[in-house]
Amino acid sequence: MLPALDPVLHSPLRLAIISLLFTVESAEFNYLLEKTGATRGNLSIQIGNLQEAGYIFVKKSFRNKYPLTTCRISPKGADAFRKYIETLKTYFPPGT
Amino acid sequence: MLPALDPVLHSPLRLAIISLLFTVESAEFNYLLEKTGATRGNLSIQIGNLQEAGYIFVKKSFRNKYPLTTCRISPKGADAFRKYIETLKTYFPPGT
DNA sequence: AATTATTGTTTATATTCTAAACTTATTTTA
DNA sequence: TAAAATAAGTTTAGAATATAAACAATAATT
Repeated sequence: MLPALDPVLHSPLRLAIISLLFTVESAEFNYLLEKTGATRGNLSIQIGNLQEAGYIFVKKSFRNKYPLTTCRISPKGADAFRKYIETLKTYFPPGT
Repeated sequence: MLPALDPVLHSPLRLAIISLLFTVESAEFNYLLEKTGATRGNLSIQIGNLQEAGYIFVKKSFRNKYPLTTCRISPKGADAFRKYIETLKTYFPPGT
């Protein structure tokens, strides 16, 4: 039987967020917004979901008097992402 | 910006079905059922969705007087799957 | 003849995603 | 300086998906 895919990561936006966070120290809300092309609402929700799953750390602060949301991947999130990739590869045809 | 993932394929069960069909000539309902571990209801629905998207061909016949649903990937479906894989790879970290 | 098995489909519910509206504070402009 | 526009999110409501449970039609078994 095919192995199941982590449902936390198998969502277009959450996967994009984790994928982006995996290769950087941290990223701001607007950076993720731009790179993913998501709406602010959906981004807000999915950041919350990833945080609740323990896959990312979220810091809320202020910069120039404006709210600033900064995200960082957690060890758990990084592990899950690596595992997700390995699992997904079993879905690909041989030689891919 | 990250490229968008084909929403037809970015579903656990539909992806599993296409992934299985990609490497075989054709597959029966029960084979897909076993390999995916899905429920019959969900499998029935997602086979219908893939057919409606033009990603697979579905033949309904009888064998030993029992209904037999046979699925086969279409050229369009195979193309979409190859493209999906390429797109997904851009989500993976470098060197993966 | 009644019960169980086979192969699905349909319906209903739960989950997830997306878009639109809203909030709070800050600039800018008239 | 009051009104309008911008910034950075959040909340809410609607649409799409997925899952599970119930149903249907025929066939085989007891």
